[in-house]
Amino acid sequence: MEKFGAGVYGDVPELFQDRNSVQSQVHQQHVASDIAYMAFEGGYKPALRRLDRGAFLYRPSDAFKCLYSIRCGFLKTSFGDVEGHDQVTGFHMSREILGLDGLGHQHHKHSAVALEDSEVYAISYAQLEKIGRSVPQVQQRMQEILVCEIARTHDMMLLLGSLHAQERLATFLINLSERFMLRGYSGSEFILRMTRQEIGSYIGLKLETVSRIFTRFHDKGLIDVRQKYISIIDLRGLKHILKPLH
Amino acid sequence: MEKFGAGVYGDVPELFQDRNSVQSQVHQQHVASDIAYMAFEGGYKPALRRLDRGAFLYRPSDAFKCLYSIRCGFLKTSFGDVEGHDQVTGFHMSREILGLDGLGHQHHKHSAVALEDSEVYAISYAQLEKIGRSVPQVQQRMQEILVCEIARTHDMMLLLGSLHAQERLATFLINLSERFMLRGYSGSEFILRMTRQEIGSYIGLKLETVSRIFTRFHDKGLIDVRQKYISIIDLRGLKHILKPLH
DNA sequence: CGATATATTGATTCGCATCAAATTTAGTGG
DNA sequence: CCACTAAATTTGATGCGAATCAATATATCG
Repeated sequence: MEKFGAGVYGDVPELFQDRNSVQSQVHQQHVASDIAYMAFEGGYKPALRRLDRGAFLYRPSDAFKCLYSIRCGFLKTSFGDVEGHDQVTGFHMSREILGLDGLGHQHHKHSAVALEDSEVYAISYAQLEKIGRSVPQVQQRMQEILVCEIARTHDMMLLLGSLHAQERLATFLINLSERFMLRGYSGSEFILRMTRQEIGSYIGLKLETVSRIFTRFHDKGLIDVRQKYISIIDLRGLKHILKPLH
Repeated sequence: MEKFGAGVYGDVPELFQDRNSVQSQVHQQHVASDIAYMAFEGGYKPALRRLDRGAFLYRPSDAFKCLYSIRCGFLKTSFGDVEGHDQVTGFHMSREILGLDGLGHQHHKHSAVALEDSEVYAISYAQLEKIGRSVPQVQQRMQEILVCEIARTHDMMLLLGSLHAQERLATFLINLSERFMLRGYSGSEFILRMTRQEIGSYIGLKLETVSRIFTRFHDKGLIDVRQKYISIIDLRGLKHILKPLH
């Protein structure tokens, strides 16, 4: 059980090469997450877990034991575990942290499902707490992650409470785009891993509405959309939808 | 500068007599907040700040320096500082913590206004961090507070994303009722400190709709409502609105 | 290749927003 | 304390945006 062995864990550090550049990025979703790396440096080896598309990372009935740092892939979290009839609480990609819903509870409150084949590091929360006691940066990082999640949900409250359908979907697309870009993927062309229904659930609309607005954006020349494939043609135009008056 | 002097700070401990009973209460809003007491025990004296009705505790332009534990009174937090044209993010009462929106930033992101004459303990965040390094319970408490806020906002996402106007208002009333009860006030009779407009902003409705639904609840015999005064007559009936089918 | 999810598109309904006016309450200065 | 003014609430009439219902088309998977 060597501390810095190769194999499954050998590539942990590589994952976090750009962690400093991310530091400054405040808005939306805990991109943080060198927490897995920190735990690693603290002498704890996060376990790698592979998930096939459709596989659950956890469900509400599961005991809360770990936080998860996404290595690659794409997941959704939602209230309830019935496929389709649930309220989506977030979509998550690499370097984001999952499992926060279990903090302070015995069991998870949400479920997390892989929307494409994914890999996550499972970090024992008990271990993380222990490391946190001696490494203040871990504590601090942990807090940053929580604060980012609060900021994200506050933004969602704003979106759900006061934006129109068009504005919601525009916000959603722009947010996705930015997050892909931050990860070195194209911000203007990407594949939607989730269904219209899941998008709708997340931003408080029905799937038909989501579909209609996609075609409306298409007709306005803002995006190109063919099922899961999205290409953002006029980002400025999309952003303009968010501020109707000037 | 005696550690446990009387006067403004003399009554800090009294405030937290029931802190253990609160421990177990998980849902909604960080009722936590013996954090002020903990800071006090850690040798730091939170400053008491009095606010007249209508006074701002902080605005987005203010530098983030402190967290605030409400001693008494009633506050609202919102995005933007223009009175009336803002999105309300929460209503807060005694023993809840304000100012979390400033964490990780130089300035506050929200504003906090007193909706009745209020008193809060201002806890220097720098001090709190310092104490936290030596007193693990403070760190832990801090984390609990953040986790509660996440839970609250997730619940709000659910409410804003999928509930009808009636369900939203019923949820709102029940939540208020429970929080008043927890504080030893009547859970069935209370005064609304906020306007219809502010309620609407919080739960994603217009003031007219809030007003209409109040009278609808009244007509159904669920509540008695006369402007700011609310009396919950049929709690079971109110709760029944939340689960239409069984 | 057939069977099952997922998307698109159309027709219609309904809930809430909007616009507008009347009523009540709170706040202010004489 | 009262008259006056501004703010908040209630209530009604109307319109719009998104939900719902329904049918077809397209993709995905065994």
